[in-house]
Amino acid sequence: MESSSTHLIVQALTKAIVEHRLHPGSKLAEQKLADHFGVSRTLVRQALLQLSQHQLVTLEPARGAFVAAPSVTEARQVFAVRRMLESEMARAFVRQVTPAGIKALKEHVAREKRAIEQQDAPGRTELLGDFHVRIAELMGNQVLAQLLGQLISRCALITLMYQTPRAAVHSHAEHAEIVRAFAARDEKLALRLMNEHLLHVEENLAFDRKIPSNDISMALS
Amino acid sequence: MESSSTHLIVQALTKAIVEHRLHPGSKLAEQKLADHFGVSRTLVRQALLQLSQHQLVTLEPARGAFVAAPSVTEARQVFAVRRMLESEMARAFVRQVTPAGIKALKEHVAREKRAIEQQDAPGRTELLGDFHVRIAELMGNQVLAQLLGQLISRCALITLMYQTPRAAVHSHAEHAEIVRAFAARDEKLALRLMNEHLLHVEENLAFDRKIPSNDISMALS
DNA sequence: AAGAACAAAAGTGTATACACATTTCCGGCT
DNA sequence: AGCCGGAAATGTGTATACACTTTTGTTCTT
Repeated sequence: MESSSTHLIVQALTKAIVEHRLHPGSKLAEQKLADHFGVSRTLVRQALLQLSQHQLVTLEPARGAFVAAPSVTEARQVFAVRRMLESEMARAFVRQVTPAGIKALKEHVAREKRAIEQQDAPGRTELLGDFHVRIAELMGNQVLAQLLGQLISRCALITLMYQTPRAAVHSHAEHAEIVRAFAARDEKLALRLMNEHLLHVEENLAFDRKIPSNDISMALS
Repeated sequence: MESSSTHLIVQALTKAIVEHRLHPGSKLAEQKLADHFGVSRTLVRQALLQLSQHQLVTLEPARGAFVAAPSVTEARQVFAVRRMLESEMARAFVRQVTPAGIKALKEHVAREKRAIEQQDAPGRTELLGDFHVRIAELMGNQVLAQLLGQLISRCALITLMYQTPRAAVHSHAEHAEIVRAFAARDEKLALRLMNEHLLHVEENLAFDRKIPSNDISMALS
């Protein structure tokens, strides 16, 4: 697995951004990052370029890199795409589901439960997102899994920023319900539940909040 | 519009790859590309990095960049994703279609017809792919449009390599039919036609052919 | 003649250097 | 006091340099 220096930086920054240790709008100065990771600007630039393609970072010519701050309309568009993709995915999954697949998802949901009970916010958000990627993986479609992963980490910038513990519990409950529909091999139900689930997540977003700026070295510890 | 040097190189290489002037597996040596474009390896590397993220190029550590040669299973996975996404897109499009949208699509289909009649293979393939992106754009969903664009150029590596003129005519006819379903605001029909269309495209692929290797300077003229 | 071993060539990976753009800061002006 | 202008500082954009890896080509051995 690609564990080049650049990739390590991408992962570290992705994690920091998705977990909101780096806030949207924060400047990502190349030299500071280079110093922090102990490499040259060259590698940092490569990492920032990749992150900009993942829409987690925006590059302004001659001004530098900033943590992306997706607009409300963009967020809604991402969710619209997810609904299109994932409702069909749920339908397809039911058609080819195996007992082992159900078992894997049940275990995943159990992990979600633990993370919520332990008030582990970062772990919670990661698991809630991974639930959807997990389904794609279980279908054996790498392309789908990778695509969903990107869409979800893109949502994370918005979603997880404002997701309350209450909303997390709600999401978790819906995941469990979806798995039950899978187990029952109920195509129409699974499809409907997935669609409604994504609508609920979108609805629960509080799009109007202040975001304090933040320091790089703090955030990356 | 981002017209940096790097982006120009990305576009030039993308075009060359999608139009099959550069064949899958061909080596893309950094210095040769740098000389060709009259820039340093730095910019070429950035471009290759981006192309690798678009899955048009594969980077092998310490060995260099090669035009991607997607496997058959990967191709099928891409098509599976497209079917999930685009059948739902077709449904959603019907719900919000405007006369202007229909008109735009009709014009697009007309352009396809001209390209096919004039035996303009590169233009033909580009237009046939853009039909799908066009729909996403007309829906006003940038995110969807961009995502589809990438999926389609990824297919292009496979599809267009082996798409016969006959298959192109077939695709074109199906596009026209889909537009008629849109105009009639027939959700179920549009959805079914889009699904079948994508299945047909996938079926028409000849996955078993020899690919001659190729030279960079030739391909980029 | 085929194959192994080694040397030369070519190519990638990372760091550094330098030109140029942007931001910041300070002094002079109104 | 506030604002405009310009120099210093900071930071990005691209090129170049160099270490190290892979490939190639040659020679020597069996």
